[in-house]
Amino acid sequence: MTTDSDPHSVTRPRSPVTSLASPSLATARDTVHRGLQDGALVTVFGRCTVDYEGRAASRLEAGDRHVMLKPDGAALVHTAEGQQPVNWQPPGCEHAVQVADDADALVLHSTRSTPAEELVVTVQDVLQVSTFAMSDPDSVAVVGTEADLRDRILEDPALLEPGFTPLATERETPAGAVDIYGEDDTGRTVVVELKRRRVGPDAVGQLRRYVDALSRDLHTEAELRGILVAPSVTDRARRLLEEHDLEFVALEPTAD
Amino acid sequence: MTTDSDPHSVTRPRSPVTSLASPSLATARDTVHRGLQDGALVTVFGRCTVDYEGRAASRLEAGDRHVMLKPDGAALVHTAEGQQPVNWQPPGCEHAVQVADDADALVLHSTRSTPAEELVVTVQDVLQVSTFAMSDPDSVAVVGTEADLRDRILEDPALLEPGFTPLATERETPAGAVDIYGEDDTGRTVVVELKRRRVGPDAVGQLRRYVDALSRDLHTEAELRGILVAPSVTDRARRLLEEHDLEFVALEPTAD
DNA sequence: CTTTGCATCTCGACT
DNA sequence: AGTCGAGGTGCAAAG
Repeated sequence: MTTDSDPHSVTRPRSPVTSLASPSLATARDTVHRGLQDGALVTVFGRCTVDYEGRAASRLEAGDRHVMLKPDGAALVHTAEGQQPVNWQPPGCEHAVQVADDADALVLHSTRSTPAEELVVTVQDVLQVSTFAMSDPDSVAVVGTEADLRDRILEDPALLEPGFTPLATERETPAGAVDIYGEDDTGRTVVVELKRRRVGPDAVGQLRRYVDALSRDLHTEAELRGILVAPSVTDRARRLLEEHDLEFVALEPTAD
Repeated sequence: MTTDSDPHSVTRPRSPVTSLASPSLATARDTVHRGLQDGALVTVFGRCTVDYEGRAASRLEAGDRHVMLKPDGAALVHTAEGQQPVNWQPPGCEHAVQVADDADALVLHSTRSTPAEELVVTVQDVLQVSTFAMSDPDSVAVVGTEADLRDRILEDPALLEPGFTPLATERETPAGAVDIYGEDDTGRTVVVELKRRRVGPDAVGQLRRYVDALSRDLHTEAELRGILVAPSVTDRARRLLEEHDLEFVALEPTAD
């Protein structure tokens, strides 16, 4: 079977990477199976058809694609174009690999329940199989988020308007949590809705629901101000704001 | 350089796939460069740091990742976990590859303008470089979409309610296009908003804007009905519907 | 488990 | 290029 004296070398390659060009179907199956067993990230490249059935259903006719099976159960099928995979399966799926009954293709199954979903990739020509043993539990730190915008206002409330006093964040209302809840310099209650980028009519509707819900809750009449904070606003949204007596303050999520 | 008699073999491999394990930095750079030039999909696997700056900004410390550069300009950086890439760049970017000035890393750049964005992957240990010449302009056909739900109702309007008559789809209003516009059996105008899956309060707001806009447009008073059609509805959305005298009809996008 | 709202959302269609 | 709405959205946090 092997000339290597260490039996573990059969199932555990020394290198974190194994790669085979145009392997036989049986070898491809064994390599993929071993990679999945070892918790490696597995890629298969070749001419294949893709069938999906679950929340929706789709079929992709034969073509060259790059298939990635992740150790957390995610599956991704990529073509040469687009940022998004053409087919996929979310994390938590069970991956399986076999040679087709008529021994003319490598079949990759990825299934889950709740909801029941199945992805089947049938690879007629296996051009490459690779397995990657990964060691990477790092995380990204993104800046410029809605939380950054909130913190900016909390640190310097005058950015919203002179005399503004924040009283609470994520204050609950029957319509959901308000981003910032506070008072203006005349003591009127202010509801602030934050958006990290240019806003459309949906954000106005959201702010409107908060203001309505809170004004019912507090039994106040026309004392409540609603302010939308975002870098900019579309024309339609600006008209909606005026219609409903809501205000807009232009502010970027970061000071730059 | 090569023992092959055909000079083209230097730049154009016979196989659609080339793959190198732990290549030198110069070889890695040349292989990636050639792949990008040839319109191939290029993957690089190894220990790397990732820096992104553009709409937001992020930094990823050293770890094992799988990098994919697509011929349409998209870039994807995947870790062992998650369906989504940990960093990426949309299609339309310019890819570039070089060896770092201090010759200890392979550097992949992916940049675009409008908005200005840059992704830099610095690979300290290149464990694999592959290039894939792909030939796949196929497309998927998904079923169970909002269009299916619309067609279902147009084919059998009684699914909405007995006596309903569709008059138009995508009818324009100042608040946007209404999915289905029609009349009930008493001649009252009906505005139908379709959602292919369970709906929340946002859909109610959308329907409400359509009804408001259309009632202003038509100068009618209280004759206009708004119906939300979806497989199901959240509690909060149902309460909102009642508050605003809107209706709900449960219907799946496909008959199954 | 479900629900809620953000996202460097992506993507397509339309203006 | 900007705007708008759909998505097998994905995703994390909260109930």
